Amino acid sequence: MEVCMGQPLADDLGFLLSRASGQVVRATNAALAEHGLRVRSYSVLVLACEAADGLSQRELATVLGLDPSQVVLLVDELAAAGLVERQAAEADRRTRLVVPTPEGRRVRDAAGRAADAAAETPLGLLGDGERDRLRDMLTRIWTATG
Amino acid sequence: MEVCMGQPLADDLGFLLSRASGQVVRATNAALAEHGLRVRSYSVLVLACEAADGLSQRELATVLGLDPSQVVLLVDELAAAGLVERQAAEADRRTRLVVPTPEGRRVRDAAGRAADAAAETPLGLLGDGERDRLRDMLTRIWTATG
DNA sequence: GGGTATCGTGGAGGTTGTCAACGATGGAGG
DNA sequence: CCTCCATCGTTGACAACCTCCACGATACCC
Repeated sequence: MEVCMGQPLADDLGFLLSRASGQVVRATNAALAEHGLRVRSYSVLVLACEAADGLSQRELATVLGLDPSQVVLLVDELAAAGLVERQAAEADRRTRLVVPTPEGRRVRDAAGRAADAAAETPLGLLGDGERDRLRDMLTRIWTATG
Repeated sequence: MEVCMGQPLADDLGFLLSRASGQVVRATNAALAEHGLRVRSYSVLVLACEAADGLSQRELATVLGLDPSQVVLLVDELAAAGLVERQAAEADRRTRLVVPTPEGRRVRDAAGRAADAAAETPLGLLGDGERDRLRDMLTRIWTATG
């Protein structure tokens, strides 16, 4: 009887990763709802805010790990809410830079505080040093594939 | 100018978690495809294999962090493929225990090897000690909410 | 200039997440 | 015994998400 000897599911990093991720995303989505955002659109808004000259949708897709066609819808949604604008890029007229409106920056700040507070529930048992190491590991997982 | 001062998105644990999770899930799904499974159904199969007397679908949903209605479809799929069976529980006739077939155990082993190998690509940069700490942290994130 | 590549966009099809019901069963209390 | 309430599995509906492909517009290379 040597069948079925694999590691238990509770030791599988892929499984633990997606279960924990779902947990945090759920909590964050609930907190962002009152600001009219979800994790996805919030991420786009944050990235637009932290880039000095705006970001092309291609760059957004790459950083977020999403298909470019999804970014279109997210930017559409944010633009309809008046939080970002699509600006023509001078250098390359194919690309459209996503830049936040003043209102977008305000919402980003308020939503950011709500999101951080909400994520504290699932992440509360982690110390500062642990968070740093977790950040480092997750970043390396991301870069391992390209 | 104190607007837009939140942490960069690359430091947000929730974001890093879901991006890394997506990466691993993508790689694992690709590897499981040749066995006719995806991450979800594979997880159910593994849990059914490691429980001595089978698991109720309720327990499956709790452990996986899924809605019970999703478990129904996953078990349907696995049962249609002949990998698990629904057994009546003697103690409580409401519950239906999910138990693997011999074929299910064989597939679970083969698929497990493929999944582990595939996950090695995104997780390759992590040492053994790091994996242990990552497991510990992800498990605590899960238990932090109940 | 002409061929090739990239950017944004749209659409199709399948998967997942969320929620509200329903029948069937179990359990507690009168 | 009977009634009220909780739980389990199941179904259905709907939104969100993922994946892939194709197109027009623009850029780059030669």
